[in-house]
Amino acid sequence: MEIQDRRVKRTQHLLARALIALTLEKGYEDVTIRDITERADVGYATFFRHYHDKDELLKDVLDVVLTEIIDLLGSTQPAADPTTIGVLLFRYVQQQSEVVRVLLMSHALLQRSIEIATQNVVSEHTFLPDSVVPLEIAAHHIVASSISLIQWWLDHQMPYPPERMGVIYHELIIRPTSELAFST
Amino acid sequence: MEIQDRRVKRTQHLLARALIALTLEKGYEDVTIRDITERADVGYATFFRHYHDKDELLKDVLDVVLTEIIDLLGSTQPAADPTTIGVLLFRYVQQQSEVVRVLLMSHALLQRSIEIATQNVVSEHTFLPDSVVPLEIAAHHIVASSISLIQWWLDHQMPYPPERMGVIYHELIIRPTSELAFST
Amino acid sequence: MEIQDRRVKRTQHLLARALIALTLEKGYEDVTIRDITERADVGYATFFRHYHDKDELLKDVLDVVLTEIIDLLGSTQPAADPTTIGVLLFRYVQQQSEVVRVLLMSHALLQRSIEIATQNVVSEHTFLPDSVVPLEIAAHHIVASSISLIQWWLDHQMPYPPERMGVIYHELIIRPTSELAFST
Amino acid sequence: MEIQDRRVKRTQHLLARALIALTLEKGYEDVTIRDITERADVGYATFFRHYHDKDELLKDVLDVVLTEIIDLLGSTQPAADPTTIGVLLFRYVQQQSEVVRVLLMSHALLQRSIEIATQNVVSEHTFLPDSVVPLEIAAHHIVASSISLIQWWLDHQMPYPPERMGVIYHELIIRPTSELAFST
DNA sequence: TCCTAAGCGAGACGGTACGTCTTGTCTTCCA
DNA sequence: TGGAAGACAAGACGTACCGTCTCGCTTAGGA
Repeated sequence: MEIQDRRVKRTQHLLARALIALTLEKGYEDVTIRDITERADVGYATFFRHYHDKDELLKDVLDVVLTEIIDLLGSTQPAADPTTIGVLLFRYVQQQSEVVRVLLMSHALLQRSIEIATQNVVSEHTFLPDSVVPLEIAAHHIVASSISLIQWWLDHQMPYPPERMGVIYHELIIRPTSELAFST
Repeated sequence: MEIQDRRVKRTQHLLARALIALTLEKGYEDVTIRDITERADVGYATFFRHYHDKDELLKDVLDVVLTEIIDLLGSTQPAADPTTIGVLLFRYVQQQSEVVRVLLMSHALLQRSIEIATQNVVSEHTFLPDSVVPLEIAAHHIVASSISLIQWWLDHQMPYPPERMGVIYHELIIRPTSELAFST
Repeated sequence: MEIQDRRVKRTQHLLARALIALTLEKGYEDVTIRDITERADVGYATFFRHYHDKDELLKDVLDVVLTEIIDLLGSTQPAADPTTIGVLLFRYVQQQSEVVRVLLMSHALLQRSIEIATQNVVSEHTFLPDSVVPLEIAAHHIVASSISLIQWWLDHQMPYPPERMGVIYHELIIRPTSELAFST
Repeated sequence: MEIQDRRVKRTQHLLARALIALTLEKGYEDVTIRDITERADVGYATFFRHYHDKDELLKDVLDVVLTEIIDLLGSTQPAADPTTIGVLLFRYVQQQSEVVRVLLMSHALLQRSIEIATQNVVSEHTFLPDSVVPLEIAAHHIVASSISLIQWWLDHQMPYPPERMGVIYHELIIRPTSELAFST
């Protein structure tokens, strides 16, 4: 059961790299399974031994980066400089920019991720009872706006360094929302 | 050239209604042209006499609502209650909720719309030179966040009235961004 | 409903010719549907609009010749020269030698045909009650032996004219069997 | 070098039994190599260590029975009761009915066998120079008709005993052909 | 009232991708 | 060291959809 693991891992990694490269070139929808297997230099049928369809490979590709981003977005270290977390987020995006770009191109998966991340934010904050902004909306706003900001940054070739983006992220999204909806 | 206009209009309207209904049922990607023509009770080939592909029909369907929304979003009447514009926006969304839902399901078109709307916002505001938040980012944030807010509202069956959403819209998005990035 | 009939007929005929030619070249089993459609200069998917699989096309191809042969084999004109029917049979085979060759290559279909032809022979003859050879066996023998004789003739490039084969057919198969098993 | 011989023999025997059983169940063409190895409880790749393909296994399975039948068919003991040889043939078929059934299902191999057996018959008989039936045809007729008779017998669950079939075989095939084409 | 051009229904067709299946090769492990 | 396990390349199969096309019917508007 672990005998062939190395070969399997290698094949799956080839497929993953191929999907990422091709998605950045032509967009996810236009990528054919034959495209992927040819780029990965793998037999066509082999694809289906590993994944039922293109979406499953995509899920596999994005799962790691997705959880890491959600963790980052959701983590509220009460400590120190409030922009730190934003800087870390944008540094991470910069390192994984290719995979993140793919994620932003995948409408369905991205929606699912927003929902999950929103729930995380909800569960990590305390409600400010008399706010005009309901907690759920505030949480959704934080998540969706963060993603939009990342989207803009990547679409414009990351014109500002992560440090600057961290400040913008905090001033534009986190602080206003916190003041409106979260208790201390 | 204008002889058969009524028949043409009728056919195009049938196709548009079919696309909207089917997109809400199964999602845009899963809607087949054969689906559309069968639902519209129209010959399969007739579709191609009017539109080159599904995307062109979608564009046709969304063009009106799209410009109206962009107008609303971009218009800054200096007058009166600052939440008015938000209220109008959410009233409009409520009236056109089906078509707006379709728009939100169409990733590619939505991205294009965000870009256009962002440019509108940019051209309608004056830059605050020493802001931490660049004008372009502020504009993009306003547009994208507004759309996210509408998305949340529709996904949750419009739990608050447009009046309340107008206030939230202003407090969560417009006011903070204006204070940070726009002059006066 | 008859508008497109000519196109359909034409396509089916192209497919039929292609199947016959390719079967004679490589044998039925080795003929690919892609082979057929390429030879017929027809789209791959078009094949399946006409036939569910290769066997159905084969059936279509052989049905005409099959019934005609069965008719010939089964027909007992009490008249004249008893070798006439054999001569007619071999003349027919000579004219349709390509299609007959294909038929002889198609094991399954051929078996079915033998059964049907045997039933025909049974129903057209009167039983000789006290024969050592049961009627069914006699009928089966006539049909199967005739096919074997045709097979030999075609496999050896028809070395004798149909007239000679008609005599052989009668002397070797029909007369002995009739004497043994059929009344009058 | 002979220690493993038993294992090899055993594996080949398992494969042979599996092929026979599966061919009788679904027909030779529909039997998959995976079918065979699963039925034989043997590794998939193991098959190819013993045989290059399905046909080679078939040949192996049928070789013994084939030569024995050909010997029987070809042998003309001038002795005694002329129906004896037919009786022996049908007794043999009865004993080996499973394998014979498989043989009859294998079009290509069967054709080859008919050719070989025909040559045997030719070489064992003396030509009657002025016959209407050429020697080659007579020989082919004997072989092919015998096989057809066996086919009928097996297809109909051997409704008559070998003794009766032996007589039929002689009266229907051997005697008429001999009288027409063979000298004394 | 008739005629003429358009829109249209029907559906054959070429092409392309999908997901499944089978064959035969090859590699890695284990007894 | 030989056999089991199984990954893999290659490629056929049958299905689904797309966009093009041709044919003949319908229908509305102008003559």
